[in-house]
Amino acid sequence: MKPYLKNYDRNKSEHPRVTVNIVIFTIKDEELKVLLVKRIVEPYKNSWALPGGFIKINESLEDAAKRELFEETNVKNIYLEQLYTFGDPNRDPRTRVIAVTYFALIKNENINLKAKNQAKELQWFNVKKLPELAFDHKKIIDYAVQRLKYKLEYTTVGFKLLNKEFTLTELQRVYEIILNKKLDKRNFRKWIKPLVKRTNKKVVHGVGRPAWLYVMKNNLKFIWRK
Amino acid sequence: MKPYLKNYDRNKSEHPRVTVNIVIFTIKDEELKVLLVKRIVEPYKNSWALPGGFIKINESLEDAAKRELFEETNVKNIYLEQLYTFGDPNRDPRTRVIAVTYFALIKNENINLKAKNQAKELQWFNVKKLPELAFDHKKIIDYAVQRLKYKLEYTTVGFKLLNKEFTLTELQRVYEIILNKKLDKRNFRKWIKPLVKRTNKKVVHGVGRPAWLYVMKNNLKFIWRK
DNA sequence: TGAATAGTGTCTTTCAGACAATATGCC
DNA sequence: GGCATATTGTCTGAAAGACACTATTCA
Repeated sequence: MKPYLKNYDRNKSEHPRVTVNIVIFTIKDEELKVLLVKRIVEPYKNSWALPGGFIKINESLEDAAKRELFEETNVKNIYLEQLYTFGDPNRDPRTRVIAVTYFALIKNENINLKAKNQAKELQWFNVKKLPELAFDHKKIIDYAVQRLKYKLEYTTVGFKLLNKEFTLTELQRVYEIILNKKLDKRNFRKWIKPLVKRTNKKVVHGVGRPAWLYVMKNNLKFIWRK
Repeated sequence: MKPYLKNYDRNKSEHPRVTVNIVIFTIKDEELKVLLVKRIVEPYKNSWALPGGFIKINESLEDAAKRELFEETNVKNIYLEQLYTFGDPNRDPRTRVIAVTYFALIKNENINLKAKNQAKELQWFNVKKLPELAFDHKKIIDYAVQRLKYKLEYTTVGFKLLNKEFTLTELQRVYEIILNKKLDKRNFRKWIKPLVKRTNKKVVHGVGRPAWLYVMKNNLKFIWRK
């Protein structure tokens, strides 16, 4: 028996324990990235894992997710959605742990990592180039990516990854990066135009024609395509 | 303090407890119905509730759902899908209980209730005419109905409520009952035809022209419409 | 004026929705 | 032949997809 297991006896604890884990996505350097924490204790010491922790006894699941999120990223008020609950009896070698997972979308420039995390090692990873992951966290991330791709097509989640004001090129890049395919510029604009409103501001990138800034229409429903 | 609460101290139990609850749907008497159990103990004694119970320490969530399902309906091998996890700290007045919920679809004629349930009172209820429900089970059922409606349009869940062989009229009724609206017969058939294969059998209802029996195409993916 | 990026319209195909007449089997 | 139910096709409008040129700014 591994030494870190000697304090755990699966049959001793009558009830399972419950964690909340969050798949936090952002787009950075033209890639879809997920935030991981390096584990400093066994099991899976030195592996990367999803942020998360045990739920407190008087805290709702969503509050727990928000708390974890804030602890890692120092950001509040971001998009958060329950993903799935993973409960395989052997997913944690110590004892029975059920993981209620969430996914979150965060704007790159809001991020101020480590403000509160001097101790923990935190890092963004391209979802296509993940390191060795602890527990079943690889499966969780894959599931979250799938959900994100899916929701992109009929909800407004895509906007959650951008600032309030954005150019249509930026928005198209969000879609292309997540869906992992090139889109036709004219068709994309035709499709997305009903959701956005042009401001009277332009942004200059130094070279090329300046782009108009757009905002999301304010009376837009979250699910907006049948 | 209510008498049934005196054995519970919220702050004493460090960990939450975890139940699995199942929303079991069927179509019967031209209505979408859900299976409920009458509670014989406090809290919510004599209210109706979703089948379910505490998870066993070495059982996966899905196995727990299957076990509950079999205990109530005596049926195995039916469609089962994880729905959502409800974890409000006060959803159960005794102590912190997190409910991992599932939804199941069952063919009416497979049902043999009470074979194993002499003691419990079990009943099918029209989802539009639900009785007073225990805990937050009303919310759970509403959520499940929503999910079912939604999935009907782009997956093959609709077929899970019918026998292997069915008529197109029966299939259309399933859609109409769940979506709660009348559909055009010709448009429905145009839409559904790519998913089904006609057998060489007919069924006679005693009056009117006999209908062909169809089966689901066998290489059909579960998600089949983008 | 050349390089770089932003912005725009037409045609074709596909799919959804409206709509009614004919076919089959039983009595 | 009358009744009850099953089966089938066309037209129209909307949306998706293929496709290429012009506009604006800076160096």
